[in-house]
Amino acid sequence: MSRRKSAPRPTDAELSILRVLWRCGPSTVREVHEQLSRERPMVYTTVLKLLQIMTEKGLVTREDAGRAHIYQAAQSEEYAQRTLVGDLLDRVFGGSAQKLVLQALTARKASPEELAEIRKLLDELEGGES
Amino acid sequence: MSRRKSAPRPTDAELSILRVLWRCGPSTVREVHEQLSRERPMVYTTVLKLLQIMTEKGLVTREDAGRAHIYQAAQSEEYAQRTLVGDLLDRVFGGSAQKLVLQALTARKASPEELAEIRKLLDELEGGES
DNA sequence: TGACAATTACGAAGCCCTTCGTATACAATG
DNA sequence: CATTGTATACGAAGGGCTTCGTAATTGTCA
Repeated sequence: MSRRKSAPRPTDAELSILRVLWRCGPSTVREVHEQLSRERPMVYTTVLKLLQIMTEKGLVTREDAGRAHIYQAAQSEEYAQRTLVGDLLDRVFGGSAQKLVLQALTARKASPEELAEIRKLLDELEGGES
Repeated sequence: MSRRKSAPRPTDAELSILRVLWRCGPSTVREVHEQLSRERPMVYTTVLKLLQIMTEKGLVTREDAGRAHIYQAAQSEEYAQRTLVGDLLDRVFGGSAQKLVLQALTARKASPEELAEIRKLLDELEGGES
């Protein structure tokens, strides 16, 4: 049966691979390795092994393409971001989105343009509220 | 010399202990264990071991009080929250606070009161901008 | 003092993550 | 067919996290 629950939280190494896949789209192991080596030196077979494990976990999917395999992220970047931020919300902020936003904006100064964007988002959220 | 760098990112189990210390203030192992057992069953000596390791890591400090030890979180809840949210910001959102806030508010609906609070924070941030 | 209760200290097992070396498969080429 | 280059598959080592059992320590009380 082996029914698979929702994909588990990715580890740091897995996340660095997912970032490459989100940025570059479906890629071979070699392509991922080349991109990754620029920021995080890693032997080819290590990337391969990680991708194999991530396939088992359901974090990526793979497709045969002749001799090689082509991997792609199983979830969109936005969906994964929502999951991870929701995780942090529960584990660290007791579910309070307000506190999280407050600490996020305190930790990193956002540009006036970004603040304006956030304000626009607030308008939409309040407007959509019944 | 053993100069200690900044305390490392706490693991999940460590975080659950920190939450107790933040909520209850300085506590003995027994007190932490009692609080913790309500949400996450854990044997007494496991809590003790974790606290000993967390002491080495610099996540908590301890003080002798007669027979027992009294532990307390080394960092304030707010400081730890800022560190962790900054971490997520870098690892998952490419440093964009805007995207993080957007996904946070999408992942969890905030109440109108909370949205108003966030709006107030935005006002302060823009006002303080030179 | 001796026995009991509570506490800390310590060691080891089991699991996962990460890394890498080596083996294997397979197509292209001479 | 043999060789070479490029893939994937696999196993194992090393380290960290979590768990728990057991030993050692210390205070209390009869």
